[in-house]
Amino acid sequence: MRLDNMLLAEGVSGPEKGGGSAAAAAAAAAAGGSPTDSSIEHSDYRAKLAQIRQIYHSELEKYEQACSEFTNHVMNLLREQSRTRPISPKEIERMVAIIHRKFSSIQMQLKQSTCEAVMILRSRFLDARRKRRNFNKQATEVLNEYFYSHLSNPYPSEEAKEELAKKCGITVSQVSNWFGNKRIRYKKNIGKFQEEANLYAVKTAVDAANVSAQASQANSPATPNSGSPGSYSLSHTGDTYLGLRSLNGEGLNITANFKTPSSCRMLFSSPLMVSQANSWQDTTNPPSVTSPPGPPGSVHSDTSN
DNA sequence: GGCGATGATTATCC
DNA sequence: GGATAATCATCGCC
Repeated sequence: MRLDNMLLAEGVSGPEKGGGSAAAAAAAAAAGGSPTDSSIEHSDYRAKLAQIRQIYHSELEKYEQACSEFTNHVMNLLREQSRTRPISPKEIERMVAIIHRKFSSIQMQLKQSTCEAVMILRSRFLDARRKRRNFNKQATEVLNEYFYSHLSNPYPSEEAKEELAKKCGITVSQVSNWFGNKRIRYKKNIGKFQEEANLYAVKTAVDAANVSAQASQANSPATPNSGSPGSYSLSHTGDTYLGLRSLNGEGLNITANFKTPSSCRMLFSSPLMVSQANSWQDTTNPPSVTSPPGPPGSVHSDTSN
């Protein structure tokens, strides 16, 4: 019964309605691929399913034919035998039932192997979900910029995700995946991401500095130090902006000093980034940003010297 | 071909 | 339901 239901659901048995196109469509939707890709896979899936369906029906027909032929044959034999010995209708019925049982068990095997074939086809089709393309450089940059400028809380809201998805030309769930992966990988190996973090921090800081310069030219004394982030766009309201403020507060000239990754490392070996990383959800030990293996509080002992 | 990077999936937790 | 962690599978560089 379950086999019957499954074959029906997959569009193998029952009336033909596009050969399980609903299942294929669902799988294609889950795949999240481009419309062209999914339609190619979709038609491929349908073609193979149609093939299975055809084989199933032709085999089923053969079995049914064989069953009725064999039943007739046995009936004839019984009729012939009835000349020599009395055969009750009940005995005939019993024989027919036995034959039908045998054939239905064969049919069951057919259904089972058809189901297996469909499952294999389906799993192969669904495996296409794992096919992936790397995001383009611009998309990765946008995501990284957001991530590093919100390092203290890299959990974009739904709206932010939608915005990022739009900017990057990817789906919201891809954005979620990306942030999920990024958070984990960053947390696992902060040392490795340090340089990248600094680069993006610098990038954002420089952008912010430019914006601020423009703003101060246009408006007068409204600098970031004034404590009024209102003039910054969303992408500059994050932690890097705070970093810029603190750096400015110490009288550092950002644009002059951020020339090489190592100098970036020096400048950002500040409590700022540690606090950023530490303030994530307390599920794991907070990572020490600038000197990963070091004890807590040793973050200033950068290392390269 | 090996290997690291990376996007996607799955199990599990809260 | 969203986040994490582990894992898978593919990409892309060498």
